Amino acid sequence: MDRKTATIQDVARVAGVSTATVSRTLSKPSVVAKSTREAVLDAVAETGYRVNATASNLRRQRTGTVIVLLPNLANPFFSQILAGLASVLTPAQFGMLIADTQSGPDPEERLRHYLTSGQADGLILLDGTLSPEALAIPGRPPVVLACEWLGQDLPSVRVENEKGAALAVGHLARLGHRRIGHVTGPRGNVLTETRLEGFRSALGNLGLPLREDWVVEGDFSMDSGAAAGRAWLTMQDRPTALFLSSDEMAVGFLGEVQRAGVLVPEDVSIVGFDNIEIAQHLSPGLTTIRQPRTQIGVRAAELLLAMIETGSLTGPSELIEVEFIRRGSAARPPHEV
Amino acid sequence: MDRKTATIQDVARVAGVSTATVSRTLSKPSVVAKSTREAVLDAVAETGYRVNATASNLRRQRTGTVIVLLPNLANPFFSQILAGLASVLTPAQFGMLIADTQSGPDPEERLRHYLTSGQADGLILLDGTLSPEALAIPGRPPVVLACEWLGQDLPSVRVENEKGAALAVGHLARLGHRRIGHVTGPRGNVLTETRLEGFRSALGNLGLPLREDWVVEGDFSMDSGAAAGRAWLTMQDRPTALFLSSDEMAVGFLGEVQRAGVLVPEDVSIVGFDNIEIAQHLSPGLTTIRQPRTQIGVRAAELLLAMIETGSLTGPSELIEVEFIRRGSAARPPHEV
DNA sequence: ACAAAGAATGTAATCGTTTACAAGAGCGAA
DNA sequence: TTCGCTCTTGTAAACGATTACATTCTTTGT
Repeated sequence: MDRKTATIQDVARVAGVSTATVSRTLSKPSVVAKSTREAVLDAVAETGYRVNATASNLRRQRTGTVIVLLPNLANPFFSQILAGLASVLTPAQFGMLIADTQSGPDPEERLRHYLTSGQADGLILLDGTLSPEALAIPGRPPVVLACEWLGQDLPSVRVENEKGAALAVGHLARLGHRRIGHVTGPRGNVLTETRLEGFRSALGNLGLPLREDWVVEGDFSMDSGAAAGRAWLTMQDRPTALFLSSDEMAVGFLGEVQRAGVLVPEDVSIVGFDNIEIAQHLSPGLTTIRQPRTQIGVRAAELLLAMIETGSLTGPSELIEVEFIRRGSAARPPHEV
Repeated sequence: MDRKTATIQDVARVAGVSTATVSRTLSKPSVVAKSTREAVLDAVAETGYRVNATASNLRRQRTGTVIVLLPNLANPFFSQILAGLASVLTPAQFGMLIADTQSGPDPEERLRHYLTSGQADGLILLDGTLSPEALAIPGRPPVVLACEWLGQDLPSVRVENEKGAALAVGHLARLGHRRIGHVTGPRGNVLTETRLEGFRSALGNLGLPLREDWVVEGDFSMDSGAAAGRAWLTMQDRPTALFLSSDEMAVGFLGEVQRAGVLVPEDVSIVGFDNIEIAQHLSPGLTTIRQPRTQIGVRAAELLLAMIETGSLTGPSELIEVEFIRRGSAARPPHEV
């Protein structure tokens, strides 16, 4: 009997009503009579009926899917954001289609593809490297930018990046550092630029020198952090402290210089950004700026659902607070010679 | 004109053929005449037609979705497996619905839900804690177990866990360790048990003592690794080396004991399992057993697609090789007193 | 008593594909 | 010529829901 899953027809037959009534009972219970409603619900229970999402979506001209586009699936930074997204989208009966922009050849082309494919009712974009023009597509579904943002008017969820940089620099300055360097993310990335700008203006406000040779370009990855570590090791005139634009890079930097015999924080202080899980498990613990990643995901999903609901392409943006987390990787500078 | 996306009807009209021919051109090009095929493809290009996946899925009685069920989305260990899965499923026009078992109250209930919901054509299960009975559901879609396995007869992709444990212990023994401990995953997990079994028999084969008080239970997380570190610190009679069932735990252990002033590998040697990205960036670098995670994802997806294709509920299992990675966290034991 | 409004339900079109089946065209063999 | 192939293409019926519109049955005001 249970061979095939029951359809709405089966329920209608068992309940002795039309399919329309069954459908109404399930979507707008208030419009059907109490007795009918009960009969239908009994029939649903008896047959084990579950609505066929594909058919429903076809008829309602929606897909029940949102696409989440991120730079790199293998980056642990995103997993908690995904968890936040899922916690909102799943109860709302939306599936998440997860795709990364970096695995293919042309990231913007991929974005365009997803926007025109009609495969999804909305898109959440976690990659700020893409240019705003890629979103200028007529008839595209609503988009929410999380963590990053392209134009001013696009709905987004972002964190106080400039303030985070200022907190990091302020902490180092308060410890007595006057020679502070920075390891950036990839150039062109909005996060990179904003944090760099925050770094610059914080230095300025504190009357500290900005040395361009102490600003090293990275790409948020551990490998690039390790490369920055090697660069620092070979500098003749080194900064005594560094602010790194991501914890991943801080991890790479830390390991690299430690393996070279450098003591942290005795010889050099470092401050990261993100507060990924490992930050507290390093030795020394990594001083950093916390981003509430689950919350970013939650808010982005809520924003997008609201837009899908109303069919609007615009919406509010949200700014999420960062928090300074003090651990052991930043201390007073080595004694001046 | 571009108001609504073009349908197959529009293409048919432009190309001067029937919708059936358009459909065939797109799915089985070989059966249509060359000239017709070209006319259709021109019309497709002209109209910007893209097949409506929802309609296609409805007609073909599939969902175009596979569910990936993992213990915890926020665990970086899984992200590369996801990347591997995506690299196979995306080209095959399947979306991935990602869900975790731990966020809700009853994991087995969630699994049951997904199996009966008919929301997916298949399921990939990355959580070996669930009991086999949960899969005994008539009419369920095909399931592939990745990393873990419940019954013998279910198709799965797994790695040589016992051998990995043996490699770890063998390496430590060769370095001269005779007092070797183990930090396990959560009890009841298949991975945990298999690696523990591998650990036990390796010790036996090498004629080394098995001390139950040197076997500490963890749960694969960094936190539990740190807890194991604290446990080790308080032991009166300590092992000189530990094999930890996951790199995450090794990271937690390492940080904890280092912060207590212990030197690794001078005072204690450790070997992890997984070779997650950070392993090479720690100081010292983490000696570990590599699991090719992307490959695990790729093979699991391929297996599942084959089962979906043939409508079969059974299939082959695959055993993937592990590799010993020597880094700096394991060395000769401290000089005997 | 009857018209009008309201409540509950049924009828049937529709969403955009895929595909079983039918049918037409062309061709060689008997 | 006629039959039986093969090769292409078209016709039309699904797939399983939702919903505008029509219909029936009550109820209420005058």
